[in-house]
Amino acid sequence: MASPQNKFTNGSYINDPKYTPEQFNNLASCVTSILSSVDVEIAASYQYSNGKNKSKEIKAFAKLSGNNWTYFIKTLKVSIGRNTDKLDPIEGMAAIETEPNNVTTDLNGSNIDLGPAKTVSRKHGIIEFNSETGNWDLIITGRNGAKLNYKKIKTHNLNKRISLNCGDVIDMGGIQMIFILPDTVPLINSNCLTHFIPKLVTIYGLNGNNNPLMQDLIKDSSYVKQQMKIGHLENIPVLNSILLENQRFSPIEPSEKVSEISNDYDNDLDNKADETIAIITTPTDPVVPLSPEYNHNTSEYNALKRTLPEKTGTLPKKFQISSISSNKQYGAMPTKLLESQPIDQLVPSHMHPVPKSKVTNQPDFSSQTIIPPLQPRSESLDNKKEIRKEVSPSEKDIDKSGKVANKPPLPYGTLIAQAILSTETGIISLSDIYEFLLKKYEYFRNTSADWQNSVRHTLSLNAAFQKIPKKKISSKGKGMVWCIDREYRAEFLKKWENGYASKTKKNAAVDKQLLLHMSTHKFIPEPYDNEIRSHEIEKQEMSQANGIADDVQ
DNA sequence: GAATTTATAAACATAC
DNA sequence: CGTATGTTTATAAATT
Repeated sequence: MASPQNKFTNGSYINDPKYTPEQFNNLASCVTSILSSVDVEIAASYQYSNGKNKSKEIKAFAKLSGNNWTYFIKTLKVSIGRNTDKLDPIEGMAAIETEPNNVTTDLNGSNIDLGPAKTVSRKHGIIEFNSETGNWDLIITGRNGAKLNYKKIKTHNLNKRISLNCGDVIDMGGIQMIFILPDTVPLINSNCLTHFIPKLVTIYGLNGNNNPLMQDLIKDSSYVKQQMKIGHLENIPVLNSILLENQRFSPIEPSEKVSEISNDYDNDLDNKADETIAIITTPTDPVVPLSPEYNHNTSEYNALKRTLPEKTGTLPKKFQISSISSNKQYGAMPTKLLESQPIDQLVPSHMHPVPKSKVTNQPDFSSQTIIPPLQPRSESLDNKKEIRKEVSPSEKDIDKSGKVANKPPLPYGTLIAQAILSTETGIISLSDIYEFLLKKYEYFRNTSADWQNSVRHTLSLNAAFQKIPKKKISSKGKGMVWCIDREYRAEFLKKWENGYASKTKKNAAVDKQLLLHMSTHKFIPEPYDNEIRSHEIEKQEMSQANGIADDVQ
């Protein structure tokens, strides 16, 4: 995934390459620690308490963090609300306690219980992956409404999909949660920053947890400017202790409207997140506000620093970039995401995942592989304002209500894999691939057949695809038929088992579709029966034994 | 900034 | 011959 900083097109801070992804992540972590909640302990904060997150690395599509809890999204749909089945909060908690943290999985997606907060509806909202857009959407269903980045969601938008961006802050009944995608630089909405700056200053000090980005945000904030003007800055340390105690229940209201902290964000980033698979590192240390003393590299602070898995060395650089351990310079916030990988977005019908964790022996879900949704390749660029890099011609014809469908922002390898995996057998003919694509994507219907040349080209070039004679299969017609290469499949599964499938760099196009398929189906069809196997052998021996007059059914 | 992937175009090759 | 399938080679653009 590209370095995030290049993808932000808005706002002076996010545009400034001098800020690193770690700094943005650290900011998000700090923000997470100051999110407000309600004055009763909610189930989620018990169930998904940061203190329970023992594993160092967790793979998930995304995560939703509250003040002191973190829910790893491992299903394509998560409902959020108050679980009234557990009338007795204590009892409910007890029941949940026996489950490994965050491993909730059921066919319909999991649920985040914000009860017993009465301000939360039973079915307050849903966070669901949108296969059409490749983004995660928030759908508010509760009558009590909700806020997104401190802005109340208008009633006419209730029950509608609202695209979420990494770093968005959701508020349901006074419980704030931040949505984070792996391998995506989180951007805190400017409107939110206005509210958070005072608290951040209070908790992390004027030096912003030693994070240059936060320091600048603080320095430029109208809040600090105003405080300085009235000579209140020196009181900040004092306010600290007071606010530290209350911050959880009473968010500080920004003294005024904000400033130029950053401009509209609406546009933000998106592109930033390419597809991703995520491996989210769990905070070994709870995402709890650190006291001011921890702002510096004190020994205690250092002790809190999480250690990266030993595999770090082999992890792709992205991993290192976003890992916390790399933040030696500033504070120690927890939580961070590591690595990520692409996954694909459109997965047709089977969007009902159940990522049963792949498992891993770790009792407490440390590593399970999941798949992350993908984000449109460069399509998202279109709505970004200054997208300087002219979109490639192929994406030019963006429809935008114009009716002209866009070219799906997915590589051909992914599209073909989709076609293959759309079958029961994992075997498909070229013509059926065409058919699949024509049916699924309007774009292909409205354009010349040049894309078919590309499909064929990809098939013969990409090692992930294997051609086998139809005859070997009980398929009518002549010619060949395509499937996922047996060896490729085996290697992919091996990676999956080891939790590295999501880290694949080569042939990410096919892998992301396989990953998605695994998460939703738990297996990849294996069309290699003895006959086919024998065919492969024949192929090898074929050299001398003249062609095997295949077909001719 | 280099290496790798992808996308496109197109010439060829083969089977039917 | 013509069409559908595949393979290859080139080249440019996008991504990692």
